[in-house]
Amino acid sequence: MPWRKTKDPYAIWVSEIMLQQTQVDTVIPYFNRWMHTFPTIKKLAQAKDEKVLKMWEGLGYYSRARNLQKAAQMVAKEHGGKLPKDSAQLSSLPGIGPYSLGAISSIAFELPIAAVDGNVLRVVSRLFEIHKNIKDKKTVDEVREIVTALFSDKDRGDMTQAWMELGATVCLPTNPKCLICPLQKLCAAKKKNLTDKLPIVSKRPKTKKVVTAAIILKRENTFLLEKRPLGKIMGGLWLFPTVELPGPVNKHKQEISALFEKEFGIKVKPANQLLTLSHSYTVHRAQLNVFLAQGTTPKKLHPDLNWINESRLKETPFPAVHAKIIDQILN
DNA sequence: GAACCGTGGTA
DNA sequence: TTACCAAGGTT
Repeated sequence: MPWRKTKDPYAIWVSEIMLQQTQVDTVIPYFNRWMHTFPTIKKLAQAKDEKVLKMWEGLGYYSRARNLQKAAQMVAKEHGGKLPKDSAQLSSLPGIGPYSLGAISSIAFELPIAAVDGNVLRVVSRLFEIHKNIKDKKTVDEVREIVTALFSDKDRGDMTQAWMELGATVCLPTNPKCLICPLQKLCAAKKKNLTDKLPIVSKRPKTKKVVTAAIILKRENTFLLEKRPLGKIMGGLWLFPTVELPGPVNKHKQEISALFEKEFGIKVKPANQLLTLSHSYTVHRAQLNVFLAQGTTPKKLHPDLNWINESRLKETPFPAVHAKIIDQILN
């Protein structure tokens, strides 16, 4: 992992934010490109927000990118561009919660502050046989105290990474590799054959199914795109104008035109279906259907809509699915 | 406490 | 296809 080859607190910070709910293999190319594009906190602070989002394109949870830049601007202004070691100051930065505070503090500054992520929760709940819901904030606090108490006088960063790596490579959610686990003889769950029962995780709510339709409207060398308002879903990113359907696209095909007129004031006739994609994200399971539009330009353009020249698409940030559509159009 | 916020991989 | 998971944070 490239962020292990540096002691630059900024690089470690970036890696920890990217790694939130995101796997290592996914993060590596993004991290390398990011550090090349924004090598310092000051560069990130001064960058255009659209370029920041473009570098994050496809990683998901885009508020992480927006918060990272906002925090960089705060650090540039209030701390001379140097990430503060003080816990209260670190925690006050947007995007740095309890986990990231511990990870940055221990790995970048060698401070004995624990980083409790999903891996650590799993390892510790098995090791000490904690029969409590690990999604519960009180349980997380309890685990954090345990891990904090186990810090040695040195190598705090290595210890943090060891806890997480043990969970990621050995103490797996299903079929843990207890036979090669260095804590095998100490593990309460292993001793009592409870590794299948621990940790206890509450079920999360069922994912909703959301069906949307997007329209590709092209005029000469420009595409009609919707810029998502900041603060709303996909804030700051650009999409093909998209509407939500009340149900499966096959049953609601006729309503699409009216929905686009109502939402954006554009009259379009979704004629032949160009392509259909589907993608999923945490709460929704969205099925995106993209249509080739025949239609007229609206007289008065919706405030979120803009005609974007083809040549600018490579600088325009899209969510992953729309980025793939752009890819198909350009190639 | 619960809902929300993306994406890709896997069983 | 569905469900769940992965180095979480904010509202």
